[in-house]
Amino acid sequence: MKFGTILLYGIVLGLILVLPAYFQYQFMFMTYGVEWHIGFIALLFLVIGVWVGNQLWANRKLESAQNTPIVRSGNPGAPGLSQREFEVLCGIAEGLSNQEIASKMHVSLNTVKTHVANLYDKLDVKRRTQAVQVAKTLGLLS
Amino acid sequence: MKFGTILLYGIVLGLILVLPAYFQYQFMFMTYGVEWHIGFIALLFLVIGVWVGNQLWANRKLESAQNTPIVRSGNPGAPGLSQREFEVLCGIAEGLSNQEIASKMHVSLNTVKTHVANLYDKLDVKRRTQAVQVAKTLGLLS
DNA sequence: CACGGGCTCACCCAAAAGCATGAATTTGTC
DNA sequence: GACAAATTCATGCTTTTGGGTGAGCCCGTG
Repeated sequence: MKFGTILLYGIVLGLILVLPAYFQYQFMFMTYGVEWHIGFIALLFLVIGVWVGNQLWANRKLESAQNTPIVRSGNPGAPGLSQREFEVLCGIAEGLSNQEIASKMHVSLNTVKTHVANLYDKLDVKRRTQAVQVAKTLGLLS
Repeated sequence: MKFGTILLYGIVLGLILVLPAYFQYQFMFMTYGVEWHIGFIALLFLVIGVWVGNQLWANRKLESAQNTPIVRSGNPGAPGLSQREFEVLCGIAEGLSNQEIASKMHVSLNTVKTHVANLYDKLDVKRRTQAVQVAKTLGLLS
């Protein structure tokens, strides 16, 4: 997020905080009592919080969307996958189970599991679907 | 969103509104003065607002973020995926676990499992990686 | 030769995913 | 309002995945 945006938010929030504290003292505070005043402040800031939350989230979403292509162009083969690990990754991307990959590669299920585990470690993921997604953004898979 | 969730939110908000109004009068109010009290309430509800906003809009965010592909594809092969089924498909493609998808959509794990099962039936697949692969070849996902 | 990396396999355990089934609720349509 | 589709949730069960550990083999490098 840009610094100017943060500053803008800060100014808006500050104004909204200060203005009521300045004005309400003379009207609502004395007229309706402190309970209503506090309730008003609470409701006001609840709404502001919702708004701010949405603003923050929108920015985060934009950033993540922009990040994806950057990573792709920067890292061609960075994770350093070995031959077998890459073959296993391809099998995963095809939607095969570990057992099917094992049969295809003529190795045991345990071996595939080991490759898969090392693969996850290098790609820094925890699930096979995530591995596929990350591998595609890294340009490892088409 | 189910009724229980709304009720829960209401109770939490009500408690947070009432409790300070009850306790602070005896401590902070007298100790630090009304300005600090109001500031505290404002900050508290600002945070609550951010949280509530994220909870309320998370669903809509997911839909809007993932609606683009289905519009783009225009339902060619017509596997006839429902809205929710497509949303979980997007979650799967992102590499999320069923539990994470459930949290994101504000439904239970069991519900996600049901959607996933129906999804597999319609796409004629048996695993989530396969579902992603098939969905991409069908043009359902980019 | 010793060392490290890659490949292979095994075992155990926990978590996640998947399958089948039933059911309540909501929603859209006729 | 009736009906179908969609959505939600649950329960019990099996299979698949993932994590951790250990170990034997081969091969290239220092």
